[in-house]
Amino acid sequence: MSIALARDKFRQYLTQKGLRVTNQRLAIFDAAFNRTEHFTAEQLLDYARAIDDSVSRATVYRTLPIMTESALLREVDIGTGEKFYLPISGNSTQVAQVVCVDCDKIFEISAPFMEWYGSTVSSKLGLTPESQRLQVSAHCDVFRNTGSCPRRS
Amino acid sequence: MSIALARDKFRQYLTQKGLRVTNQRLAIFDAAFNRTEHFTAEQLLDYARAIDDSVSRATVYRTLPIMTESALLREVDIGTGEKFYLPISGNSTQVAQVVCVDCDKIFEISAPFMEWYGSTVSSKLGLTPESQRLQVSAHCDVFRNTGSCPRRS
DNA sequence: CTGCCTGCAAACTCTTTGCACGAAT
DNA sequence: ATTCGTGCAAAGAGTTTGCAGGCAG
Repeated sequence: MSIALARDKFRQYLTQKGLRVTNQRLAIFDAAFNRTEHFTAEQLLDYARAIDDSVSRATVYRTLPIMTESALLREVDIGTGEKFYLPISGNSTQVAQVVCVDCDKIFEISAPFMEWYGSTVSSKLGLTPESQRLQVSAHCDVFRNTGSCPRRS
Repeated sequence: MSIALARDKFRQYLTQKGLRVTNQRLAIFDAAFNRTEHFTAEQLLDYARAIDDSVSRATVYRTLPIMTESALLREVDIGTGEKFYLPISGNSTQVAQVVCVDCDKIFEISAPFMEWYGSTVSSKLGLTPESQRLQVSAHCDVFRNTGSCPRRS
C-alpha cells in the first residue's frame, strides 16, 4: 500500500467515525508511515514533531489506538515494557516476530498456520479466536562469535 | 511434582546459589505452590502474608525471578501490564496460552511444534532461538450467547 | 458556533531500588 | 560476627487522564 493510499484510508476512517482530521493527527500519520522499522511511541513523538512541532506526547498516545484499530499500524508487545509499532504493509495479517536479544531487532515473519492453530485450540475450549501472536526470542550468531553485530542499532 | 518435592528443589536451588533460606522466601514459595490458577505478584503478596504477615511487596518482587530462574514458576505476559505466574507442574516446557477476553481466564496448552518453528525460522536469520511464546486471544462462546460465563471470576 | 481535540502536567500502574535494620549462616 | 536479606518508601518507566483553551466542521 502506497503512503498516499494509506493516508486516504486514514482520513476516511476518521471521517467515518465522526473524528476530526487535525494537523496533529496527519503529522503523526506521516511520521509513522515514513518508517520502515519498528518504532516506539516516544520515537514517533520525535518524528511527528519534526513535521509539526505542536504535536504532544498525549496526542501521540491518543492517536496510536486509532491507527491500530483502523489496521494501519500493527502493535507489537515483546514484553519489554514499551510497545512497538509498524506500518502494516500489504496483506500481512498473520505474522510472527523473531526478536534478537543481542541486536534488539525485531523481524516480522509470515506465519499463516497460526490462525489455524488458534481456531483448532480455541474451539476445543468453547472459544472463538480473535487474534494470535507468536514470538521467538533468539541470540545473534554473529554477535556470539565476534562480540558485535552489524544489525545492532 | 509434589509440593514437598518442589519445596526441596527450591531450598536446594537457594543453597547452591549461595542464597539464604529465609522464612519470607519459604512463605512466598508455599503461597505460590498452593495455587492452581495463574496469579499476579500482588495476589501472591496477599497469599504469602496469610502465611507470614511480615512478607513485603519488595521481597515478593525479589523472589519471583528466583523462582522463575529455578524453573519452579512460569512467567506469563499477556500484554495487560501485569505479569502472571503459575507453578510449573511436571514436564510442560513448550506451552501456549489461550486467553479468554470475556472470562479473563488463561488456559495453558501444550504446543510442542513451537520449538521446531523457533529453530527453523531463527536459523534462516542467523539466529539461535532461546525461547518462544504463542498466545491466542479468544472470546467465550457461552458469554456471547448468554451474557455471562461460568468460568468468569 | 458547537463541541471535539489539543497541550500541559499530574496521576496512575506495575515494578525496581536505596537505605538502615534484622536475621541466616 | 559477617553479610545477605528485609521492609519501607521513594523513584522509575510507560501510559493515561482532567482541565482550560483552540480549532475543525
